[in-house]
Amino acid sequence: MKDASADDVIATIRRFNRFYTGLVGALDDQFLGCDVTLPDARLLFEIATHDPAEAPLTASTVQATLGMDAGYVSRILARFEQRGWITRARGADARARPIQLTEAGRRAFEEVDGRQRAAVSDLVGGLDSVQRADLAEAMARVRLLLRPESVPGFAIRPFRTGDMGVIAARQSMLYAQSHGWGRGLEIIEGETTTNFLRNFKPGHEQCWIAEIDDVLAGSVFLTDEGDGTARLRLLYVEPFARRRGIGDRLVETCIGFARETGYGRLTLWTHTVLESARRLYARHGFASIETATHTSFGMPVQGETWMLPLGETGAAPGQVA
Amino acid sequence: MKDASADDVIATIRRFNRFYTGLVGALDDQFLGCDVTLPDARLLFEIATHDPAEAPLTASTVQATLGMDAGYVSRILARFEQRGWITRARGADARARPIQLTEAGRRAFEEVDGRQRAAVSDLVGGLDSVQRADLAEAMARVRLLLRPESVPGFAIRPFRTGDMGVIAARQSMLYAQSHGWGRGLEIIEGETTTNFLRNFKPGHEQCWIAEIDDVLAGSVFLTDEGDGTARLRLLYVEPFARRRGIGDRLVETCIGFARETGYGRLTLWTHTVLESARRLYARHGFASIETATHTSFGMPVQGETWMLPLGETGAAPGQVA
DNA sequence: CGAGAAAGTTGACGGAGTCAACTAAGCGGA
DNA sequence: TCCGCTTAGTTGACTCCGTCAACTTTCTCG
Repeated sequence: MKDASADDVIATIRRFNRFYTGLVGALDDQFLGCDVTLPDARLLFEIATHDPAEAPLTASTVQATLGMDAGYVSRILARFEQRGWITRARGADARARPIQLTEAGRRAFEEVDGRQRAAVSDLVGGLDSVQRADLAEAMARVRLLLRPESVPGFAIRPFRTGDMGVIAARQSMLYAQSHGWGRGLEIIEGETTTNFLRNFKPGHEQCWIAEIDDVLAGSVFLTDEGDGTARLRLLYVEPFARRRGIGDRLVETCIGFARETGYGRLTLWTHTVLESARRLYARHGFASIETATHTSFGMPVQGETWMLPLGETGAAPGQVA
Repeated sequence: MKDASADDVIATIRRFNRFYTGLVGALDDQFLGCDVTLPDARLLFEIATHDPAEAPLTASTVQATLGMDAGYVSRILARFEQRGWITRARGADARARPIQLTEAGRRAFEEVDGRQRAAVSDLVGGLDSVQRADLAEAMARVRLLLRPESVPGFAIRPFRTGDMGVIAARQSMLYAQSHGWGRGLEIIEGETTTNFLRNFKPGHEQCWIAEIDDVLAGSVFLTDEGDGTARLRLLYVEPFARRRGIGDRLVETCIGFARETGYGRLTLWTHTVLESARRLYARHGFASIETATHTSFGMPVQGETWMLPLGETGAAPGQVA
């Protein structure tokens, strides 16, 4: 949460590396005194979880995905074949020998897989459901921050308990860091989210959360302003989640909901400095109708009111973009 | 964030294990083609970071802390000695041979250490300061949830940007899970934290955060009620952080601040079902003065008002316990 | 003093992992 | 069609990681 110096972060990561290496080592000790070694298990896992609908699995693809030595893989596969866990046919390409898991192979995999699951299950045995979810979230977050491409896709869902506070916190922190906006913004965030909860009109209002692997990646609110007007509020996407089209999907979700619900227009308040947000709104048919400078965030900033007419007479999305 | 089923969590952990094993493997590849192997580096790290003020380092302690084989360690140490990185004297116990790092050994360590730091630094090169802090926080959280004892101690600090929302979110989620309290509580949390921010009187009010290794572990608020009365609010400690005395320290901090600031009494509102919190308040001299049932949390619950007189005439803390 | 335990060393061994040489099969152009 | 190049996979040789058990030396405690 704090603005950690680069050295602190490096030390923390290295401490975590030592910790996790030890942990995985302890988890892997279960392979001792068993006829499956750790690389065996990794290979077996790769073979067993391969989607048969895809291209048949060859030694070279396994070798490449696991980053193992070709010769090493060859030897392990020979052993698997000898044990009757796999068969290797000749394919269209007579060099390649597509791997197929036998029934015995599947049983061996399930034995190993069950033991691994049990070991991990022991590890989290003392945790309640919130803590388990926290753990999964923290792990996904580590992956997202270190290798965003290793966690593709995202999901949109309605809000639930705890989302309001987290959204207020994240937006306050992100805007404080990127634009220096201060306590004024944090108060507005708190008020807006709390008021949303207090006045929530199911079916007429909603808050959607974008998630990547259960990590909160962005959000947007739609509230009823009266007179057939809906307001889009607090749109944001986490920095680690950008360039995935999450902002577009959130805005589309809002517009779709407003249209279905029968609102006549959709309005929103944004700021001139938020260039990418403004482009996003323009892309979806919004137009700026008013501009005014305020100092609610501790410094003068230029606010803008945007509008999107809905219904028959309104501009279709994309017309403006 | 969501109430993940046990199987989901196990699958996520195993995915993370695979991910992190690969990542550490990539980080360790830097040792290839260099005269220091990975276990060498671990040992060297252990020797170099050993506090000379403590008992002198012996092979057996290194072996025990790293969980390595005694024979293996012996061989590596022999190699280190041969390279002139360490010297081994005879200690009081003639069986033990205390290890001392030479100047050459320190240079070798710094070379290796610098390379490791550089590798990790590359890894986080693309992250801004908020993301780095998020990463460190997520890693610390994983450690805390899997091996709480591996992260000892805690710290108390005043609040900063983003804390309000996170506190409101965590308390809402935890009480929803443990007692089934619903949206009413979440609204109260949001209002209380936002009002605190809006009306914050520096020097007369404060919010303290307990942290374990930069992970939020609990919090407490003190607000001015007028007429010389201060109110202690929203005390909580994360489940993973319990049994460390964090609750006591937070309450002590509040009482100390209220006393110094010159408040005449400290009041608070709690609930009969929160047994451990009530014991905590009693331990610090608070007494229940009023009880009333309400339904703000979506079900009837019994609220209690507690009071601690401060100043000359007040009961000293501990008197009631 | 003697039994037993602890610190450390050494030999032997098996698994992990790499490297290079090799075979067999496909591919693509003259 | 042939020749050179590439790719899939195999094999032998090797190094390093890590364990086990036997062993020496020294300490501790009754």
